Amino acid sequence: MSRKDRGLRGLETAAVTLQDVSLEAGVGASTVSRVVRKKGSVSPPTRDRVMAAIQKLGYVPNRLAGGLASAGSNLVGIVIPSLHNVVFPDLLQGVTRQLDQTGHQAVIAVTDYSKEREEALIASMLAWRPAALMVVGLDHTPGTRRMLAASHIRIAELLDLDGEGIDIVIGFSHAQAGRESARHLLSRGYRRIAFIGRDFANDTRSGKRCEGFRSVLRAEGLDFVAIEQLEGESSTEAGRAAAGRLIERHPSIDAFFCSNDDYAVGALFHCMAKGIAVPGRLGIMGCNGLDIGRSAPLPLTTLLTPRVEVGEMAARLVFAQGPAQRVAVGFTLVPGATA
Amino acid sequence: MSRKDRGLRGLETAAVTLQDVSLEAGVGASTVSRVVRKKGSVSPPTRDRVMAAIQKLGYVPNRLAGGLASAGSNLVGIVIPSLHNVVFPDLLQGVTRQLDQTGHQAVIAVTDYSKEREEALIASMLAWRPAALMVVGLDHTPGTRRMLAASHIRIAELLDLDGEGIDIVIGFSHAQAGRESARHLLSRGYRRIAFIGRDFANDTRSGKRCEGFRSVLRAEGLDFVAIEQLEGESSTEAGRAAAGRLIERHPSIDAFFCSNDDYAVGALFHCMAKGIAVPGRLGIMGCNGLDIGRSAPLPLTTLLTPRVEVGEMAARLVFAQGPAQRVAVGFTLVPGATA
DNA sequence: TTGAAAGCGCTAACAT
DNA sequence: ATGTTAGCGCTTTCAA
Repeated sequence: MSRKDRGLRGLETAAVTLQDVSLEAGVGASTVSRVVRKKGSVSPPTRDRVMAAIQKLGYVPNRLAGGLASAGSNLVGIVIPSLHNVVFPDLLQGVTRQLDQTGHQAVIAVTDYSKEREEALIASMLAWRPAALMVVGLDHTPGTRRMLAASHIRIAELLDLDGEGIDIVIGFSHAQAGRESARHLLSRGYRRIAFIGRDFANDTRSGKRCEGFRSVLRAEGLDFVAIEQLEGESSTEAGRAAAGRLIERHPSIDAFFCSNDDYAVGALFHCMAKGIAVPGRLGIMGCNGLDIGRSAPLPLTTLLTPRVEVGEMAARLVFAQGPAQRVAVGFTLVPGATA
Repeated sequence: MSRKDRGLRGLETAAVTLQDVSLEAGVGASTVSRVVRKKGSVSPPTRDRVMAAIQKLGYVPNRLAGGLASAGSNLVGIVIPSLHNVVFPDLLQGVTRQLDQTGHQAVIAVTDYSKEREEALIASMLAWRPAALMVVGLDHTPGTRRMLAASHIRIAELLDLDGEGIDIVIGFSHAQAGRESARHLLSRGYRRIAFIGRDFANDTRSGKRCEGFRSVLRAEGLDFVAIEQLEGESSTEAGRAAAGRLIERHPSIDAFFCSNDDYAVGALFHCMAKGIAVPGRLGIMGCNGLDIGRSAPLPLTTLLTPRVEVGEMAARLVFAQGPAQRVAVGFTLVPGATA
């Protein structure tokens, strides 16, 4: 028996340890460790014996022990608001694609747009001593900011630029996105515009786009005809319903500015079903250029945001040496056929 | 100095340990441990002193150490093929909602539909000694099956029922789903049907639905007019393009059976744009009832699958005592307006 | 190139 | 109710 407490019966199949492998291979523990981590020099014959023992025993290294001993893990935490908005899967794809290159592993947590849940999840991630942590946006509870600042690991805050960051910030200005959207709709002659978006309390970036848009309207002596804040996961169904409600309450509306493409496609579906002419009678503009918007019967006018690239860049920068920094990425207004 | 090697300068801010807290609070280490884990009894005054010390020092427990000492973590691994198909975010939502109740934390990994990547990811997860592991489907590499069987933790295989499982299996038969879809389309009078789905090599469940459908066709002396296997993330755009190609090559096609709603909506968009009458000239049927299908101008005929529920059930069953088991969940054919 | 030994920070008996 | 003492399985000097 290789471990004292393994008992007399071969039945007690406790996990195979590095110790077991070293005994089987007739080498020291550190040699096995070197082989497993491909670090330090090991003679080819020794390596072969160790590999054979690993195979034979079906050894799986215990990273809890490894991380503890080496004071760190290959984990990278990434905390996002939702998985039901393609923006975030896209972001994750960029992150993991890049992380794979460096042998890191992403650990994903979802806040459901709750700042309190975000704080709890980040505390929980930090307990795993990740190599770096990524979060979405710049707006956090004071407790979250304190934890992140005190964590002694690289922190990347993604997809926003309106506010103070803690360490690395990669994103664009949602206020500016809102302003450009406003200028586009105004230039197309729309004047009685309504906003459809997530509730600002939880989705602050939605609120920033709304405010940016509004500032341009006000400069023209205008304002939103209505602002509809939706709770729950964004969806075409919710957008469709909201569009219906708004048109009923404010028949004079001549355009919708939607805080994402799901809502915008929903609004478009409402108009198609009701026979409302788009973009003639009513203009629709989305944000975050989703696949669905591009292939809709009427391609959606929207704002294309580079979230895969933001993810990749984040995964690169958190492991680059260097001071805190802000990286501004661009976005593109894509004129479709709906506004 | 609480730790020998902390050095002379207060600058060396190594992470605060439980030891530090116990010294600060003037109690033993295990007392702090009890307070942190809310386990065992601690007198209110002592608890307060410890809490104060934790606050003051900004202590974050190290779970690497905790897990190592207690031989196990509160992590639950969950390995899914993709995040770009709403089915999987839905599944995750069910899982995490339930896991939250029990203080467990989901660790998500994405295979991009590659069985080899799945094997590598599972090996990597197992190294973290998760409390349980969930995977999608029943088709894995021999290496994966071996690892899972040898892991000594509960394994749940989700969203499939056609094949042998390792431990817990929760899902429905994709072959049956295909057969019911076929009977529906045939009952509506469609005879020249084409299949649009992901490539079977990677998405075996797509293949099973196709084969199930086909078996019914053959019983009627029919077969698919064409089978289009798409690679890459499923999307409306891909579905739209595929529909266009198929109609061009096989003008006699009178219906599409799509392996998911994204493709089906894409096909619908193609028809709307080209003025092809749906469901008169062409029928369209999807699978996996997405939001987008319900709110489309023409509600999609589709198969509704209970993936949130499967996720919840999985998170419950992996922590229930009991033998291996198979749970069959139902699915519902939702007749929309497209077939 | 290899091995021995000392922890990493915590939990889990076991005392008290 | 609280403290003491062994480890958990690995990595990492440091010798050999």
